[in-house]
Amino acid sequence: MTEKRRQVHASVKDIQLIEKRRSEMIRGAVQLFKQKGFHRTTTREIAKASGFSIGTMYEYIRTKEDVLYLVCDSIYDQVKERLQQIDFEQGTLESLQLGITYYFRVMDEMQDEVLVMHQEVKSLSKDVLPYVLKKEVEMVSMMETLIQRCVDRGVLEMDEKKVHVLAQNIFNQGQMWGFRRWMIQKSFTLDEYINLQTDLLFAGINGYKTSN
Amino acid sequence: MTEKRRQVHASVKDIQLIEKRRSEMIRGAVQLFKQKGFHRTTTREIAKASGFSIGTMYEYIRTKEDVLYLVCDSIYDQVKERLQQIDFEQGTLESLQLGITYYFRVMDEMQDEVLVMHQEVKSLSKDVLPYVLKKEVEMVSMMETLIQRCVDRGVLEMDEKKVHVLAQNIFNQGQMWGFRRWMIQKSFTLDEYINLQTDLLFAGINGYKTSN
Amino acid sequence: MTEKRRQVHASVKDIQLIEKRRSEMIRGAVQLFKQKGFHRTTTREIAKASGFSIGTMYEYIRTKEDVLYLVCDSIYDQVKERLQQIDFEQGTLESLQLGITYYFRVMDEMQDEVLVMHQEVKSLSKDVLPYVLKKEVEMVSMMETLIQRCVDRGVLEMDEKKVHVLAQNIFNQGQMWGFRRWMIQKSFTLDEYINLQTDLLFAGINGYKTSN
Amino acid sequence: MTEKRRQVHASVKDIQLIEKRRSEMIRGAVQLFKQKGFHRTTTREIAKASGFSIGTMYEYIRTKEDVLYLVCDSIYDQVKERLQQIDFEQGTLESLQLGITYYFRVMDEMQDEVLVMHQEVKSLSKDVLPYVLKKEVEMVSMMETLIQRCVDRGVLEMDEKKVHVLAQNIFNQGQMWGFRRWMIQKSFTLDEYINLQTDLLFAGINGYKTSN
DNA sequence: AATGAATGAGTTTTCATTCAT
DNA sequence: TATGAATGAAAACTCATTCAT
Repeated sequence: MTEKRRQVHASVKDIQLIEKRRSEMIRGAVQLFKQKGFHRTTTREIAKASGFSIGTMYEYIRTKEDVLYLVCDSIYDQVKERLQQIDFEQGTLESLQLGITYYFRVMDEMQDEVLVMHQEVKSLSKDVLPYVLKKEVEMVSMMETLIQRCVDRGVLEMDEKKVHVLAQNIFNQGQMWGFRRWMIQKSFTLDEYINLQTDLLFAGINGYKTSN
Repeated sequence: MTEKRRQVHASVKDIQLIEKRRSEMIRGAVQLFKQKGFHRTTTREIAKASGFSIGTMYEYIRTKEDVLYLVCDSIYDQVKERLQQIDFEQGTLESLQLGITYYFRVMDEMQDEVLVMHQEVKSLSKDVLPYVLKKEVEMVSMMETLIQRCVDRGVLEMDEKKVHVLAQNIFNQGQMWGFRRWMIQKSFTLDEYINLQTDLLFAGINGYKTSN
Repeated sequence: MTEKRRQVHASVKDIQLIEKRRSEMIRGAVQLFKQKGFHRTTTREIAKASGFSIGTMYEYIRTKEDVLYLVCDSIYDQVKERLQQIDFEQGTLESLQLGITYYFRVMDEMQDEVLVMHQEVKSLSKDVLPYVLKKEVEMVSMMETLIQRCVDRGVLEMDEKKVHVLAQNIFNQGQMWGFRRWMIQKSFTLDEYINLQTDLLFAGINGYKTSN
Repeated sequence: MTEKRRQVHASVKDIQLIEKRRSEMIRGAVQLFKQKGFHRTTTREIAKASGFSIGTMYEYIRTKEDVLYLVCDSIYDQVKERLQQIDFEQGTLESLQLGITYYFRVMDEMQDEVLVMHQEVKSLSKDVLPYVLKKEVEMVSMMETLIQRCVDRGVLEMDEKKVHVLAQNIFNQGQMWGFRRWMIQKSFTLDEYINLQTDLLFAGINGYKTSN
């Protein structure tokens, strides 16, 4: 799977160093964006939080927006990487349930990052946005595959459109767990939320009932 | 229902005039926020789009954030007003379905406003935010009532927690129709989306099947 | 004679005020450019020297380069205005000599401004430069007219090319009086310089001898 | 003739290497200054254009201004070197004319360099400037000698002041051929320009007529 | 001698807000 | 009430120079 990603220009040549500095930068930036959002965070603050001078920071990026791009890109990558632990091809209801449960857990652990991304993607300029949105599509696709395999194996019966909506819904519900935490996490524990959602889901699929 | 809402200070005394000017301001601001977001929009631009001078604008607000608050507040009010058309108390599956359908349609018609709000609420400062989030809770509550009445009348059988999740899910799915339009609206027409979602929902509830 | 000149954008509407503030700005800027050149002068220094805040200054221009343009433009205008005192059409040797003498005197009085301009025009960006160079052409043309009329009246005999070179030479020598002052003004007083140059010129033209 | 020239500090000891690196630097810098001027050219760009790293460059100079000094100095040296081909002592009108012609040709061939120098000397700081201006004086002196010899031999008759002005004029006209190329070179070929200028000159001197 | 990553003072420009008219 | 000129703090970004390797 070749990743086509926007290259962010660096003046520094040492690729390993770039990798290192950028991950320091991303860590620093996420903390700040979480607290104050992208626009209210200054480049100097990012540099400081990253542990280097403003001049050094600009050796590794061209514009402030590059930081946002790197942050978003990195979060998607982490999420995707974790999701790739799932066996998408098995096609059993158990694997589907496991997959969904796992996804919700990832969303819970990365809720800060997901919150930042959810809130700030729209701040990316028109020409970088597609690169990031593509990743969102990919993640929904992973969900779709997970469901579609069950359909392929005859374990579930539904048309493509339904598979698509379902995948989107799961994806959204996972994001909302972090995004609307102030509302949702007041009412439910993670396990409750997972159970309720999978229950509804499986019931919605074909009357199948897991627990209660 | 007494509305507790943050008072936005105005130097001008004439209440009617305040109302008039502010609605002009909100109209102008929404257009701009839609295009460029809150942070990239300047107060001068808002004043210009509203049809008066920057000096005049500051007679009706105290800070730029006030504009954002007014915008968010106004959008919620509009949405709520439209949702209040629904008969929440009837407690039949038909009224539930009608209510959901109606909600999705409102979300479709107001998708620009909803997008703005969804993206910019987090830009509100910590002390205004609660006022706005409270409205979100209220809207979810309306959804909950709609479902709960069915439970009360024995038409549906489920515990409170499930009612709560369900209400949240519907609320989210409606917002996502506008927020992820670039993804969702490529795959579905509004009617398809509504049908699929209500199908899943009613199936999820108790095996009930509307169409297909 | 309609002047086609590049419009420099101002946020302020009051045209009289623009005129006033800009002339304050030009005065301040010329002093500074004279001492340190355009690049070594900061916008804050210009604002301060002009008697207003940096914010105010930017209400009357868009970029630092605009200041340079305004300065150059204004200098050319002043020079041109002064040169227009000359009667270019008379076509006598006396009027020619008077014209040249007058030109040298103007160059002497405005030597600071001319120095600035001579040194900084090249700092103008490619798209403004033509507007300014056009003015240089116009000034050489004025010189040409002055000579050409003498040819027309039969007082002088030479072809167009020679008229052209001659006009350029005079124009240059005038500028050099200010530009190479450290060299020239050590050796000559203004009157000496004028006499020597007109002598050479008139001798060069047709053996005519004014003084000595 | 002992050259008093400002020493530019180098950390490196090997004199031959210094010479080599500096001439690479000058070549690179002239190209860049020609295009963008001294101030808009960065030290990194100069280093790159010179074929070595920024660190290495700073082994051979102390400040960015040193580069400008080296460039100006080198250009003057080249021009002077070429002018030294002329036989200044012969004292005939033919040799005078040849000298002038030759000078104009040198100015034509080196017009880029001369342009750079003409535009950027003023960027030199007050303490380096004299070293460079001295060279300008020397070059004018060479012109003066060329003419003076003719006076000494009785071929021309004029006082010292006139010799001085004449030498300055020739010097300027040569520089202007390159500096105002956009204006002059539109109207004349080099040969035309040389002919016209020498014509005027010799006529100006004593009614002598070379060609036409 | 050569390299290039690190630095941070300094630069231009923006924009929310005020206040005299 | 309405206006818009004035303000200056704050922001993004640059680049000459240094110094450890």
